[in-house]
Amino acid sequence: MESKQAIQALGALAQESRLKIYRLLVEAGPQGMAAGDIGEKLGLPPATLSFHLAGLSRAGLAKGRQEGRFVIYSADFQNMDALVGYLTENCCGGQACAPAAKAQRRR
Amino acid sequence: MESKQAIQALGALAQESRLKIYRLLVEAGPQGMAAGDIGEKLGLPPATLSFHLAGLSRAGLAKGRQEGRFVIYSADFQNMDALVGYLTENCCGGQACAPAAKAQRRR
DNA sequence: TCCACATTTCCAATAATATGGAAACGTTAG
DNA sequence: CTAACGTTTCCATATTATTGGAAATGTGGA
Repeated sequence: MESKQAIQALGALAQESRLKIYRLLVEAGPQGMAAGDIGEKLGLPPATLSFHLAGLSRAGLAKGRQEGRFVIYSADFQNMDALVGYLTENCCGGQACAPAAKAQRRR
Repeated sequence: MESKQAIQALGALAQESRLKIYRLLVEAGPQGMAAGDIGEKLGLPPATLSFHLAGLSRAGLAKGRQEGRFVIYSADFQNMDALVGYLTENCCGGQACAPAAKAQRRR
């Protein structure tokens, strides 16, 4: 992952509505959720919701697929993994250390 | 972790200079790095650097300790862990699914 | 004490982002 | 074809973040 992508993804999540949307999508899993349902659940007007969904999509954290009259959004788990990896890259200069050991256990 | 904290942490990282600083600190490990060295390495003027370091500190991602005339900054690995946990909470509604299995392997 | 150095605070200009109403667009059912 | 529905685009407004020079603050050495 490159710096620009990471910044875009982090920026996308650094906003109340988008963070709520993302977490809702994580909870929904690969099955996803219709845009309208998200808006209703979070009390967001259509224009605002669309704006934020577009942000999450541009950041690669969510993607929408058309299904009939609905657009179903779901979280992109792969990209989140890449993001987390980017944030802990080269931890402690690659030497053995507490954080590195912890990161090791994670993988 | 609460929504507000997460947003602050994500927002702190969603900026080129701060992301660079944070990754530098991750690489430096618990030993940390003097503010001046960070500024020199990244080519940031003092005021700008201080502004960004304050942002990372407020977000709980870095902390500074006075050491002689220097202020040494280091990454807060614990808070980053909490943040990652927050982002993947209740994945797929707690049911077994691909992302959940992956997350399981991580812990 | 006084000076040199490291870092922070103050401040004003500039830039980027969020909000939501109204209108446009695409899709399906009748 | 037409109407109804879901979603997006357009747009103006409001809010928040970023930048860096200059001055203030803190710290240790001479």
